[in-house]
Amino acid sequence: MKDHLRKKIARALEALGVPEAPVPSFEKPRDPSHGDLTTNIAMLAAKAARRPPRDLARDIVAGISGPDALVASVEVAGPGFINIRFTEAYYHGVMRSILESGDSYGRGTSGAGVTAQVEFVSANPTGPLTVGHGRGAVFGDTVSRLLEWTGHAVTREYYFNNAGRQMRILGDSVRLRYLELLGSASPFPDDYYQGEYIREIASRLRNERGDALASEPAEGEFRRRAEADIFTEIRGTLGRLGIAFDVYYNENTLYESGKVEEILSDLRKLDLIYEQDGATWFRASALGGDKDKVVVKGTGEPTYRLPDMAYHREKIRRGYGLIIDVLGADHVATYPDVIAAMKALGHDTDRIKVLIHQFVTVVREGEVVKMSTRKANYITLDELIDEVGPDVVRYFFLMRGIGSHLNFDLKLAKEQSEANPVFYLQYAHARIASIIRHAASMGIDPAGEGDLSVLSSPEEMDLMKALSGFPDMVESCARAFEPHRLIEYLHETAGAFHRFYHAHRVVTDDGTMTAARIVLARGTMIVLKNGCSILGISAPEKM
RNA sequence: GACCCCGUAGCUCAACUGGAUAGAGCAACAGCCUUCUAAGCUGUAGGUUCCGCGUUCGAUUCGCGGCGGGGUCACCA
Repeated sequence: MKDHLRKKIARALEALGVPEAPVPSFEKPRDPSHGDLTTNIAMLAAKAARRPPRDLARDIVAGISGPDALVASVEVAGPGFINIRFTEAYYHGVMRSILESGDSYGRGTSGAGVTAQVEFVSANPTGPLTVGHGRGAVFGDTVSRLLEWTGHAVTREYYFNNAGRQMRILGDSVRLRYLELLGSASPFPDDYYQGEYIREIASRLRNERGDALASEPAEGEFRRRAEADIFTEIRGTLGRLGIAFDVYYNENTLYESGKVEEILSDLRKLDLIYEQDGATWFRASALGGDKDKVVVKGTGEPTYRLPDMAYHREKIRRGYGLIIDVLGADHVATYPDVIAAMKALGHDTDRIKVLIHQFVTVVREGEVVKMSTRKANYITLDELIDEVGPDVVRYFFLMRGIGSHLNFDLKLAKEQSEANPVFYLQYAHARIASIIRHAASMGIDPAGEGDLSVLSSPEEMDLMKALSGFPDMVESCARAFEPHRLIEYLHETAGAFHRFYHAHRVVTDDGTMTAARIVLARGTMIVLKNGCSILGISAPEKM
């Protein structure tokens, strides 16, 4: 449709002798009374044409051949907008195509042939996932789904490190708890992992092995068991949210394959590495960074920065057309060096998108709960799912733009779960399912095609217009990596259905009208279901 | 102090990336079930978009300067 209009307007502009005019773009007017689609092309081209926008707009409209089967009217409005109205027949045609496409209505091809890698969560196995991880997890997964819907081949990847100081402390934390269980208590350091889960792991070891591990070092069985148990739990939590990864990438791989050494020496060749005070530094200041950063400590151990660089280089080398990093705001300082290093090494960094989400503030009983893996007073993602269910968790995390801090009031989420927006959406779907069941019980074939020309009331038109916008919405949400806009759209669409439902009965004595409205109901169901599928929430048949 | 994110209705947040009269959900108030699901619908009320200057036909959106909140500035990840 937009292409159709674009060509018409381009022709009109050419005829008017405005060759340098920009390509017309169309958008849905905020105010529905302004038509179905609008363009500001006359205002943009006014300067080049050296004419008042309204005059130019009037001539463009005159230059477009009269109303056709799809376009009902084209008129000039306001400071020079050109408003376009579609015919009812156009929307009836959209309804038929929705039913024809079914589960794939809304899928696009803009990403066809493009491979995309989305890295998210990437929490080290030192404890259960927190609510903060949850936001990144749900967001990363939904961005992946959006990319799949627009035709990309997506790899979901989880990057982790099971070596180093934190893991040693983890192992030793388990060891101390284990010894406690054996009755030989020793002081438990403040900077050790305080969580109850450490005791649970220790307890399992004790049950299985008795006191056989009493003189075992922290680095051995304790550390291995802690990692295995915690990772199992992490995967389980993600699984409850419908999240699964294609690749778990272990940082160790980068050492074993020599990639860390390689990037160090390649950067050294570019004079971006130097030694000072016993450490090895990255000359970030030469690449626009604020100051240089240590990449290998005096102990000989690299900081996270170096393997991060090696990892990103690996991603680039794997040939992805799109590389997405989903990070929490606490990691905001880490990526500029990585990007700078990639650029310095001659890699194309335009393909890398770093998406940073702000923190989740958890409020329980009016009190802010801090999130720290090491302390005991955090809320795990698992507990959150227990309390409000996976659909609410996903929906709430996706509801807001990632640039905003997210307030998650547990009490509110639980108490008001019946008035939750997620139920508003699911309720519309269940309601339609119920209507279809009712129609079937009346002997009406719900799959029947009808004469749709009877659909013309304001509520029916509003609903059809909403449904027709779904594919564009999916496309723009994917392009901008903004799932929250899809939520807004689905909420509006569900509202359009609820209003239609209250204004009109679907199943009546009028066979033609019944058939047509069932088509409308089924089309709505398809959009809601496909939308829920992108969000990763269920679309229940009954509630 | 430097850098990043944010500041919009009483609260939590949108606003299609610069468009026309700034919108939803909670919370408040008033209505609507003999009928396909009332987890719904209709209406009322609620605003100096933190402040100032600038850019232009046009600014919640872009730029500069303030103010306020959060985050990050380790040889921790």
